Amino acid sequence: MSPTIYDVAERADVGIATVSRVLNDSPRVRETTRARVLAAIEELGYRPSASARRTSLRKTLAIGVIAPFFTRPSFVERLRGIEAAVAEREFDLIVHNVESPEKRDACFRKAPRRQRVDGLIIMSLSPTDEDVRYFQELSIPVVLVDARHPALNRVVVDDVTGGELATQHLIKLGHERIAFVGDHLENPFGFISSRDRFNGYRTALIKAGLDLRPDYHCQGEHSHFQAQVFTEELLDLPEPPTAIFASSDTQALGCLEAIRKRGLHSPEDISVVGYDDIEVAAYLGLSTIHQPLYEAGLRSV
Amino acid sequence: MSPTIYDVAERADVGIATVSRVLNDSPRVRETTRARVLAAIEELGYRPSASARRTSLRKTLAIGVIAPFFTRPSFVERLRGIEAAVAEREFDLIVHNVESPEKRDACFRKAPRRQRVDGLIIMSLSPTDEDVRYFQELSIPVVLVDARHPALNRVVVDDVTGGELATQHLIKLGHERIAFVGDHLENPFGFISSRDRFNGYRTALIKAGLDLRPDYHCQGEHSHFQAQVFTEELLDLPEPPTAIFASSDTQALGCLEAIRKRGLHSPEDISVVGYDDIEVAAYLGLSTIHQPLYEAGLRSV
DNA sequence: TGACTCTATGGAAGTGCTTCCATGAAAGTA
DNA sequence: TACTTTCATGGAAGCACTTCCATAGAGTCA
Repeated sequence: MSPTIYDVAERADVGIATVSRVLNDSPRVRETTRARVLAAIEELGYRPSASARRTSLRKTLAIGVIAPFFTRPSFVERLRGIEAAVAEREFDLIVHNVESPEKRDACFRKAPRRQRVDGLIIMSLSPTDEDVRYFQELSIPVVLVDARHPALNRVVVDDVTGGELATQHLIKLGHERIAFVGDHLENPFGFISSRDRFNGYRTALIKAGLDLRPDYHCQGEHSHFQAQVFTEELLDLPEPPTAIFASSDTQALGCLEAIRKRGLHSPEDISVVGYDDIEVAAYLGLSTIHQPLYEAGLRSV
Repeated sequence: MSPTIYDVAERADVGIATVSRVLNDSPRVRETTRARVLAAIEELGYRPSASARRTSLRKTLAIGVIAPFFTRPSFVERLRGIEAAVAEREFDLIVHNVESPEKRDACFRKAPRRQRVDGLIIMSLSPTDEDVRYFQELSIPVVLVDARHPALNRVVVDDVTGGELATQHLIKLGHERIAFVGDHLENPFGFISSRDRFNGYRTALIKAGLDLRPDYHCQGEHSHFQAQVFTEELLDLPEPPTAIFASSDTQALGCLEAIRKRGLHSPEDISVVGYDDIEVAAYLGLSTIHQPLYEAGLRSV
């Protein structure tokens, strides 16, 4: 049996309250006493029980993340940022994987349950109104990343503006025939970033007085390969685009590959703009996420 | 304040012990009573406190994973497998990211600490003897995945044999000049899979009576790009190899790219064999990991 | 030097569960 | 009908902390 706070107290010849104070860096302990307690802890190899601490504090000291485990760099980047922020605050990070819409629902129910977490971060999945009601009922703070719901805090790069900027960039370069390669606008998980970027793309075209050509608009599975196929189709058009805005880096790479396969070169023959998932994610995860976490911590106090 | 087990007991007009039994599916409860308790739980919106449960049981009901968060597909695949297995047992999965050797050490100390987890899974990082002593001192079960230590359980695909098989395959195809593109054999994290695959490669060559040419052996950073550079160097050799065994899929892709850049084709001009991270990982994560988890659970009881 | 404040410290009461042990009633046996 | 068994159930004692409250001794000020 591992030693408890009582063992330490006895050994250091102090009360348990004092040991607890030492453990929590309370200033209300004389230096000599603190040293004695610390020595006792060391000698006994004592480790405080996290569970007991949590019961007593009535906090879980953990935050949960629900996310689809994709290999996408953006996923890993965000997770990395979250992990860093969480670790810093000596919280634990509990992750849940969601791979199917069914599992999604189960997860939304189970993860916040049993007061297991003080806060929840949901990545790339948009909860329904019902889900949100449920969260509120449990009064658990929820933050959305790369997803949206009117009633919840969220951390998203402004994808609409991002899409608009990317497209404007191409327009400034003199392009008039700009295609868009992105994900399905609607999908069972409720991803929205690609849709937003498309909206930004559309806005930019309209503002510039350019046509929004349906044949330049490709939406499909988020993959290297699919983007490649789309690009080939675009190049086969009687009037192929002179530039492509790809909704993610993964897709941009696919476009580039297709272009190269044709013996063409970018950007001489055709320009490609990607959406820098990785940069964006680093920003997202490391700096912006910071605040919601902090906030979640505060709210849970 | 959320309702406690006492509130439920009172409402259902039973003792707290009975409520606890209902919560834990004990058979020692009359059906009618169980129904009453369940109703009370429902009406009160009661959620048992996980922390209290854990303190009482003196288990944490959580398992930790220490891993380097790389974008590598293998990482995500393994994590996915672990998550699935953990979720199934209603344990929590606490992840820790390790990105530098320093953080590695800190993590090895902190993660198992404070009885926060019942078991630890370490991915792709080989602990030192000292680390292992520490784990044993804490009497925390540790399982290694894609890493190794004589005193610890581990789950690894046999990389030596895998490397040997891949190389034999190339030999059977008639190749005699086979190069190896892999990671640094030694690295600060203690990754070993590439080294093992190299050993398999070497064994296969020796068994076949082929030369182990130092100029055919490339080791460097694990990246698409580095592999591409290596391949170009290999192709520039006065006597270039006719086949390449790449230690991972990522690297194999780099090789293929370099080959294509030269206007060559695979497998006509030069064969490339990768190491199917993803397949391997799926196997690893989903089926093999299963057992150690179960075991870890058992041992922690 | 006495009254008063301040500080380090201990005791004890929570925190919300699990579970051992005791109990009374129903059921089974002779 | 008397006497075990069995079984559902409640009470209370943990589990390992935190923290409020009380206290004794040491300072402080007049």
